[in-house]
Amino acid sequence: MQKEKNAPTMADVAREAGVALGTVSRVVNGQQVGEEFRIKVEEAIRKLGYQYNSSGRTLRTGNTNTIAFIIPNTINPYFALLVHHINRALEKRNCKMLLCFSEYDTNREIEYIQMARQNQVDGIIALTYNPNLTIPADVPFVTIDRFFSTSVPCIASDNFGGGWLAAHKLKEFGCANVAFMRVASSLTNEPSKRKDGFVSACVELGMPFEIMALEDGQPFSEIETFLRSHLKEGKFAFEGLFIGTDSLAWEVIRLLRSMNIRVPEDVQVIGFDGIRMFGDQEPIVSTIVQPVQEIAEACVSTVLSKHLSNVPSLICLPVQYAYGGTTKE
Amino acid sequence: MQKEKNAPTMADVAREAGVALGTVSRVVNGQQVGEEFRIKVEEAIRKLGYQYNSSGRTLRTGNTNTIAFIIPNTINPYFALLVHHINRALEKRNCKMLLCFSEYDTNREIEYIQMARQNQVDGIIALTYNPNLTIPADVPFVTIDRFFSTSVPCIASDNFGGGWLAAHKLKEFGCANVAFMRVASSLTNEPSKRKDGFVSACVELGMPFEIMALEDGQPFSEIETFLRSHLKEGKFAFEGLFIGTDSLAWEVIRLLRSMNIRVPEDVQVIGFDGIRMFGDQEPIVSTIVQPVQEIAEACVSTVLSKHLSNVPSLICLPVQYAYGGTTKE
DNA sequence: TATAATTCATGATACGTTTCATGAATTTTC
DNA sequence: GAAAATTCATGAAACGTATCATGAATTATA
Repeated sequence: MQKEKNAPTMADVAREAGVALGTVSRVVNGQQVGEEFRIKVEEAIRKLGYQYNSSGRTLRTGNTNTIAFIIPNTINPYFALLVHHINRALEKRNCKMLLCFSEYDTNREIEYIQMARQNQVDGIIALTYNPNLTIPADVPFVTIDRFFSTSVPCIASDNFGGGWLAAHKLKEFGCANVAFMRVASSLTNEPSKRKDGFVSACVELGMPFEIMALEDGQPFSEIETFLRSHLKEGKFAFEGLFIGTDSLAWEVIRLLRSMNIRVPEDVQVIGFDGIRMFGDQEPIVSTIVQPVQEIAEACVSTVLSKHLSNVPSLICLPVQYAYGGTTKE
Repeated sequence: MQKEKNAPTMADVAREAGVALGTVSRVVNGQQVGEEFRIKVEEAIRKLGYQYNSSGRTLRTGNTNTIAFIIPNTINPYFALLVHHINRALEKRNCKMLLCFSEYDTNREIEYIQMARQNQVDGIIALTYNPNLTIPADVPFVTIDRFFSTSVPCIASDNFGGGWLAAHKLKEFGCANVAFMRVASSLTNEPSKRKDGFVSACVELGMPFEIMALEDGQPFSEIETFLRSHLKEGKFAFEGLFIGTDSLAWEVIRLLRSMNIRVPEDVQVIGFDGIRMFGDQEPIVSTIVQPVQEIAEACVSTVLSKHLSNVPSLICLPVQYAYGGTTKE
C-alpha cells in the first residue's frame, strides 16, 4: 500500500550483476570477494543506485548502531554542549544519536528506556535527576553524574576536586569569608561533592564559610529576597561566592548587580560547568570547567564496549578553573 | 552469535496465549479482536514482558516514525531552541528525532541525507547553509530559512517584517541615524530579507542608514578594528544598530562596551533571533524574536504530511520585538 | 600425477513483524 | 428455518538483510 518508492534491493543488484545474493552482501560489507565479482557487483550497485536497507540489516544482526542520549533539555547550554560532544564521539565510531528530552520527567525517561528494549538503540547514555530510576539490566547503560550501582557505569567530573579548587581560588583572590550556594535538588549524587570539596578546603585553609541552599523551583524574586537577607548596611556579607552551577551564578550575579553589589569588586563569584555563550573563548562567569569532551568520549566508549563487566563503575575526570570576568584576574 | 538477550517475540506470545501469530499482531496494534482472545494475549504479553521489535515492524511497514533534523550545531542557543521545539512537536505525534550536526559541512549533510534513503528515517528537516545542496526528490524534505525550489517546502520567520520592525523601533527610540550589520555569509536566502525590510523602512521613515557587512570567519579582533573605524572623537558614528543575529550582537555589544561606548545610552542595539540565556524571561539583547515553537510545529506537520504536493512552498511566520536591556525601554 | 588443502560463489534459512486470502463460526435477513 | 452476510481467528507469505552449510574450482603438497 505505501510502496511508492521501490528502492533497489540486494536481490536487484544480484540479478543485475548476475551473481548470487550472498555475494552482493559480502561486497557491501567489505568481505573477501573475487576481483571480477566485486567489480561486477560494484558496477550494478552504482547503476541501480543501491543503498542498504537499515531495518533489514538491523533485523538480521540485532545492531542498530544508534545510541539514545537522555537529557533534561537542550536549553541549558551545558546540556547543549554535552549533546554536541556526545554526538561527535558517536560519529567517530559510525554511530548515530537518538536524542531524548526528559524535561526532568520520570515518565518520559521510562518511555525512552523502553526504546532500547524495542531494539531501536544499542545502548543508552543518560543524565537523569531521578534517583529511583529503574535501569534495565540487559541494555548497555551509562549515566552522567549519577551513581546508581556498581553495575551501571557512571561518568562524572571530579566534583570534589572542583569544589576544593574553587575554595583555593577564592582564598588566593583574598576573600576573607566565603559561601557556597546551590539549588538543593539540582546537586544530588555526584555533583553534591562540589560542596564537600569546598567545605573540606575551607576548613583546611581556615577560611570562614557558610552553606546556603535554595529551595527547588524558587522563583527569581525569592532568590532576591534571600540575597537581600545577607546584606548589612548595603554591603554583602561575603567576599567570595562559590555557586553550584553557572546558570544559578548567572542569575545571582544579575541580581547582585541590580542591588548595587559590584561583581567582582565587592563579591567574587565562581560558578561550575564552564558555559560559554556562543562557543566563545571566555566563559560567561568565572567557573570550574567540566571536561565535557572527555566526559562524552568516556560515555560513548563505555556504552559501546560490549563487555560492560570489565568497565569501571565510576570514572572521574579532572576539572579546571577558568576566568570569566566575575573574579579578580 | 550476538544472541545474548533473547527477547520474547510475537511467536512466543502466540504460543503462550494459544492463539495465532496474526492475532497477537492485531492486539498489539489495537485492531479489532474478540474479547476473550484479547485478554488471553494481553495476559501473555504481560507475563513474558513482550515489547514489539522496531526493526521487524519497520521492515514490514516501511515506516520508522523517525525524522532526521539536520542543523549546524547545538552550541548556538537559537539552534538549541529549535532542536528543543522540533523534538516536542515530533513527540506529540509519536515520532522520534535523529539529530544530525552538519557543522556547516556539506559532506556531513550529504552523508546524513543518505540515511533517509537507507530507510532510517521517514523524512528530513534541515537548516543548511549550502545553497547547492542536492535535495532528494523521493524523501519528504523541509527546510528552515532556505528556499530551494517550490517542490521543497521552506519554513521561515517573517524576516522582511522583522527588519522593518527593527527600523521602526529604532526610530521610535529616537535614533538620528542607524546601521545594519551582519556577517555576510550568515544571512543568505530568506534571512537576507532582514536587511531588505530594514532598508525599506528606513527609506520610508526618512531615517539615514548605512549597511555594513563583515567578512565570513572574521576574527574577533577584526570586528573590533571595524568598529573602531566608525569612531569619531571617541563617539560612535551611529545612534542605532540593527544586527543580523543575536550572536553577533552579543559580540558587538561586548566590544563596544570595552571601547567605552555605552549600550543603550550611546548606541541602541537590536539583534535578531530572541536568544535567552537559560530559558529566562528576558532575551540576552533587545531583539526581534523568531517564533521558534511555531516554526517547529510547521516543520513537523509539513514533513509528516505525506501529500507534500498540497503543501505551500514557503511559510512565513510573524516575529516580535522584545526588550533585552540594549535599547531604551 | 594424484591427493589434500584451500578459496570462494551459491542457495537456503532465519531475524520479527504486518497483511492477505481462507474458511469456520456466528449473526442477520427473508 | 434456510440462505446470505458478517465477524474474526488462522496460516502463510513477504519485507531486506547476514550467515551457514554445501560443493565446485583452484592451488598446494607429496
